[in-house]
Amino acid sequence: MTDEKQIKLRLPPQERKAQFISKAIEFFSQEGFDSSTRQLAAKLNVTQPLLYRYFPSKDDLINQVYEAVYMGRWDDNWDKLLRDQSKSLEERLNIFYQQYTAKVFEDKWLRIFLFSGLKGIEINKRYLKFVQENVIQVIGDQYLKAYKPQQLRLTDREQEIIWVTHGSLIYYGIRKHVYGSGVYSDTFDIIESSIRGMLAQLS
Amino acid sequence: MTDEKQIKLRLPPQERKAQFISKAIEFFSQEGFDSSTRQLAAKLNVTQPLLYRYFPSKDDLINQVYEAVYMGRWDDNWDKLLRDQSKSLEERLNIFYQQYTAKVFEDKWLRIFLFSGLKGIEINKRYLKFVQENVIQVIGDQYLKAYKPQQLRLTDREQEIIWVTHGSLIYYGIRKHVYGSGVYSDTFDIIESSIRGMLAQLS
DNA sequence: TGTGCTATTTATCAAACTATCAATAGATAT
DNA sequence: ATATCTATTGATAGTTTGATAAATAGCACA
Repeated sequence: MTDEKQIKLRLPPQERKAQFISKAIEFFSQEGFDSSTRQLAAKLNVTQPLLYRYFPSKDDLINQVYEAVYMGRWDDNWDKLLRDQSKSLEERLNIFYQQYTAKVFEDKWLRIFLFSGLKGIEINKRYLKFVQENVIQVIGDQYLKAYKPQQLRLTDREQEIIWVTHGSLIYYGIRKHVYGSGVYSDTFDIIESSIRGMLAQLS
Repeated sequence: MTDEKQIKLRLPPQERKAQFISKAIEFFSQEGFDSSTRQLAAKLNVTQPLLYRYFPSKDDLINQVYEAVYMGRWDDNWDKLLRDQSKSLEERLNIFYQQYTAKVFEDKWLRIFLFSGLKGIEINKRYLKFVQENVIQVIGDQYLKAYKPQQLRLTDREQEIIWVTHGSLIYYGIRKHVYGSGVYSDTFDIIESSIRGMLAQLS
């Protein structure tokens, strides 16, 4: 109940557009992308045609929502963290996944990720490729470096084990934040356990 | 290109209804439940009002699709299998998940599961509860019996580890069949590895 | 062969949707 | 205060949607 009545009726365009995208993320993540622009406008306390002042079409608005959601999930420090030889691999992975899940386990993100994945939209594939290259592959490299220095390339099976572990944490988030299942709530503990399980499977 | 022109223009009601539901599963799983009844009718080579001869409303049709999809996924032998003391727990779990994923990894099922999950629909929650009671809890009981006979109840953490392993396999299926990711394709191998990882985490 | 039953289609409605455009009103500068 | 600019609204066109009712046509049986 933030009962702040709209103090300004008029907003500068840049600010208004940002507000639209921000609320649209919230709205579409809850209602799905087939919901109407009228409902969205109502949620924004604004008339529906005003949306078309800022976005040429509903599709365009949706694409900007995608972009905004998919971007800004990646912390550039994570690459350094994953490669930081001063910590054990297990420690690095625990820290990384604790931070990564914290960013990704907002229901907004998970729901939009699922919606867009079901639509087979290009940005979703791009994101999966990004994860492959910047998470899975990096972890794989670090695993080889730490545990199998003589082995040149990660096997497909080893890579898949990393993916499955990654996926298990995502699915944990889906159960918790999308399905609203009662879930053992010590996320850090679950991460730690999953990482230990992964390393056990790999060796 | 199965070029069989419709031999019969008219079908007996029972047969027609079954055909509608079957195609509707396929259609909605691909296009989502917000797609139009007109498109569905087109796919059935039938006019759209005919659907309303068999289903009082679109919602009713969708519910029948849900029922048809969610039912028939469970093999009654699985309960016996999971409890079969003549095999090791690991062996039982490998056999169970090999069979379970075979049934559940049809893209129809996974997609409809995800669509309905995002809508927060009651049948989805019912299904999760069913899995909780007939899979997770049973595995937990068997784990205690086999590994910790002195322990009375499964801890929340132990239960969550089972859930996360279960979820990791579901997510593997999502990546493979929904996202169409290139995936290490020896599903049996991945199941085996995940089960081993789970048991390692539990002990 | 023709008669009756009903599966299917044609025609159509009302509501809701995306999108457009002219009219209005809040803010800024003089 | 007045004028100017433009963010916002009101009105509305054109499409698509779920749903209904009357007209049509396939099939079984006499």
